[in-house]
Amino acid sequence: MKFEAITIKDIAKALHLSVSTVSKALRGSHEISEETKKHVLAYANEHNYKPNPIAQSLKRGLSKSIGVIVCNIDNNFFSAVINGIESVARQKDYNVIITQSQESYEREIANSEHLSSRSVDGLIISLSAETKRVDHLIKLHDKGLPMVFFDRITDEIATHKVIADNFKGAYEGTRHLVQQGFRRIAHITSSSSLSITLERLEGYKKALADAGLTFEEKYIKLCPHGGMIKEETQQALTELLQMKDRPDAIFTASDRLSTTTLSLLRKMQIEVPQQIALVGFTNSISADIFHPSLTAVVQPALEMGQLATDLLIQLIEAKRPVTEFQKRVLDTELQIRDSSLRAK
Amino acid sequence: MKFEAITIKDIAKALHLSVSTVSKALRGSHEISEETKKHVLAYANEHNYKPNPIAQSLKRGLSKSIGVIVCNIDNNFFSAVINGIESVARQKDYNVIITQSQESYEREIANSEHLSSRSVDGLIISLSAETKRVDHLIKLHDKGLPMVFFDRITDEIATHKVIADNFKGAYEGTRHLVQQGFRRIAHITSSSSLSITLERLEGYKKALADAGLTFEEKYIKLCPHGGMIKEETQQALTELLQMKDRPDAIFTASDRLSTTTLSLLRKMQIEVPQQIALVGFTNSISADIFHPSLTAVVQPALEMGQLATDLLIQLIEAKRPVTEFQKRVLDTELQIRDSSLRAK
DNA sequence: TTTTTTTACGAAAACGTTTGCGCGAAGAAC
DNA sequence: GTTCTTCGCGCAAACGTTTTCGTAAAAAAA
Repeated sequence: MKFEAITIKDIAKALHLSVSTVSKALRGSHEISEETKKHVLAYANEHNYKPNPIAQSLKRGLSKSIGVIVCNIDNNFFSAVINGIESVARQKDYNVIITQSQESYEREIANSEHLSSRSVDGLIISLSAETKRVDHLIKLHDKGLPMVFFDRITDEIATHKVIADNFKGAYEGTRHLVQQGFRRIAHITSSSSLSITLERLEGYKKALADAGLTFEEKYIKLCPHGGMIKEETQQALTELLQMKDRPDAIFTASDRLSTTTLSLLRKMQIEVPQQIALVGFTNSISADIFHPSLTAVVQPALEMGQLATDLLIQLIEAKRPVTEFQKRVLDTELQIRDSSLRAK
Repeated sequence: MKFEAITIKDIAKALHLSVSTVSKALRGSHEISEETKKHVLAYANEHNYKPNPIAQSLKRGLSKSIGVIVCNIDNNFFSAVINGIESVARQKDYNVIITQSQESYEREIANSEHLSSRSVDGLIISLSAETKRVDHLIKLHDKGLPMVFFDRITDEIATHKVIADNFKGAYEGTRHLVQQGFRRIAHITSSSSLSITLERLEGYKKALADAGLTFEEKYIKLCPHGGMIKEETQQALTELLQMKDRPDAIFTASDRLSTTTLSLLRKMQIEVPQQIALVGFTNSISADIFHPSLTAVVQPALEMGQLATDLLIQLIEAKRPVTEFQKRVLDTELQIRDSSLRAK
């Protein structure tokens, strides 16, 4: 079951030329006469010649493919990012190999090693919720594998990074709740080891501070698996709801946490926003048809993917070692809907 | 910026052996003495030797990668399928290269050619909504490229296929609406060239017939781009709503169509299910938090992806040409929620 | 001791490219 | 008429493997 294609050799034989002549003719080398080039090109087109990318990769030492590690593709934020990655990669003739860590540290290590041994030319990564140490990535980076981080990034590796303005997004989301008159605002977020968790927490705190509200540790609930385990979110939510001074609003820090929280509240028959208001980070395309429609901090996911890919390809194709790295921070957008509106 | 790794040559040099000896030792050949094998293995492990997959591919003529063409990754059904594909592929040590047709015939052609020239060992495809002819795929299939179709399949290529039981799914969805007392049930569906469109339409018709309701052509609205173009859905919906004997229920045939329809109805301030009921094919993980929660025909997306991948790898690794092909039909599940319930 | 077999390894070709170099022929410069 | 360029092309090595075949030396059989 092999798929046979025409090779340079076949062309050479057919045209009574040498392999090298054909190769050069195809690449338009000045060493070859116009006439010969024309012949070769014509024959190649006619027989639909496509260079074997594997042979080219072997020769050039570049595979023209990039690896992607995200926690989960089945998620509006990440699928949109991948959409962006794919569009830029395709345009620049790179292949994209996608892998999922499922928020597992083990799988992230396995995937990164598998991808590098599969000789991808570079890596685009968003860290898993379980990841606390990045030695596995440092090792690869030190060996010269270009990488770009997005969303969940690390300070321990000097390279390009692309994130949304998590601080500002969280600040605006929280401030909006404050402005609506909510006072006991809880925050359900991911693993404390993630960069986004910290940044969003800071934005949340600052919004409280600016409004003269005191920050209360008890209103912060961590879900170490970022919502992948429903029970974790359930537990967090239950604890919040059983408090004496139970929160009157919740600010959730990720896509999965937001939808899960809303779903759980609905199951518990708790009215949103009447009994408790909700603002969430989410890129769900259906936030407007949720019950209630969900006020969302939306990240520019597509752009993040595109930008990350652009930066990675820059790194890959750089002639000389790159030493200046960018940390690009893209704006978020607050989409206000019913879930956060104070009942009149 | 190249990523350097240890090769067989390096091992050979270090151990004063020939390249061929090292290669055989690594593969455990009986031609090599136990002692030498031990040395080589030890050295290889110590220096973390990984065979260069590109060189192996070139040699073997197999790339250990499979290509995927779906219309859109940013869609709960397809991302779940890809989830399934990825899990099986990874387990069998295949790479997955994902491409999107965005429901465009042109892009489907471009992607299929790009993937085959990228020498994937096989293809997993769900046809785009625009696709009416599959010559581009026939060409590749005839050349010996193994492929498996899922969801949107074609009869014109003899190979394995994986689909959900679209007829039964549509039948049950429609019958449920009938049982709830709805009589004028419209059907918004995709391009008429898609297999799923026909199958679902048949299920819909049969359910009407079995209930003694007459099928009316005017209640069928096609969206040739499968919901990718919002205006198309808008148009279809508007036409339905302006009828004299306007439908009292809608059955939507795809993920995107379902969410878009619900969103539009909401925007038009039409109460679901009071003014019009809704049942949709969808794999949205959030169907339960929609307003109203959406009655859904759910496809076993993950299983479909896994099964398709299993079948494809069987084809790829088959010793002799395969002539018996399977068409696997997986069960759908009807999840009844508020959007289809007759008000008391 | 001679012949045969076995063992353990190396040489080389192959996969399909790319590329530095060499070389003969034609033309230009002297 | 000799030397120097330039042109157009082919040779061969290289990328990292795998695999066929050949072959020394050691072991076994005669």
